[in-house]
Amino acid sequence: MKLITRDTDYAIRALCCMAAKGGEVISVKDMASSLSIPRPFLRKILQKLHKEGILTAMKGKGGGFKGSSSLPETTLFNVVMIFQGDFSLSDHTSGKIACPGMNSCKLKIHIDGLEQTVANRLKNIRIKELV
Amino acid sequence: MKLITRDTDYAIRALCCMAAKGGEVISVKDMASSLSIPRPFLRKILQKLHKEGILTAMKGKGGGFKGSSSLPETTLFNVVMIFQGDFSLSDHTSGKIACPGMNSCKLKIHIDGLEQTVANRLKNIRIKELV
DNA sequence: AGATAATGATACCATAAATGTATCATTAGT
DNA sequence: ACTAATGATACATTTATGGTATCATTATCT
Repeated sequence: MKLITRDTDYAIRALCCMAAKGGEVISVKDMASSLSIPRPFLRKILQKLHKEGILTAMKGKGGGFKGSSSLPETTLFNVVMIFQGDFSLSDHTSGKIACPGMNSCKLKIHIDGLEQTVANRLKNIRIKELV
Repeated sequence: MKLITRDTDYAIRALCCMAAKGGEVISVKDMASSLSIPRPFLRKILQKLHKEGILTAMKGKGGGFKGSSSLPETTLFNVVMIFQGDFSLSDHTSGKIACPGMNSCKLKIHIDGLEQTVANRLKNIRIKELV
């Protein structure tokens, strides 16, 4: 059971690294070797973070990525959402295997509550607090 | 991202059903159709719960499963552990991709805390409270 | 005793998700 | 022009999930 997958974890590490370096531009190559993350995989991850506006990209020779202005305030919840999509701790109440008792289901109430708790915790952890 | 997988979910439903019926013996066949769970899959699940001592099994014609004495006090945490093994919300700090900063890692602290919270919540939900 | 209907144990299979690679195009600095 | 970086995207590999199938064993019923 994984709440945080590897790409999310790598993304967080990379973001912390970026945040620590301030506005300095870092290439995927350098970051991959310093963080021991497979280079092409990290590249894909950083590209995604760039698309989401958390990083700024500099193309061409001497280029790389740097943190955008929104980086410090970015939360773990944001990152999890980017890489893992909408998060539901269980599909107990959704889709084809939905619980028949739906409305009266006590399990659902507990799961929903737990989901809220987890989400709130993740929303309260910002990159700037991790560096 | 799933904290509770389908087999765990099915197991909880089945256990609630068992608990509701008191000590009555129910066959996989009946339970599968009443809960709309694929019969062989449910069977595997109930066998596992039996091995763990949560259910009692009656072989032979007219047989089936019934809740053991420990059933009512069984927690969601117990069930999750049985079907999903040791739960770690992230492998940030373990194995080959372990965070280099290990001891000083602030992310680890947050994740560990969250893990504790989730575990405690699950430990406080008993089958008897769900029926 | 024999037919039947249940579980015990276990191996197998199919699909999806996670993890990672590869490649071609584009851009910028030298 | 050459080189070194990202952009975009398709592909490949591995692992976890979800589910099936089968043969052996046991208990009941006639």
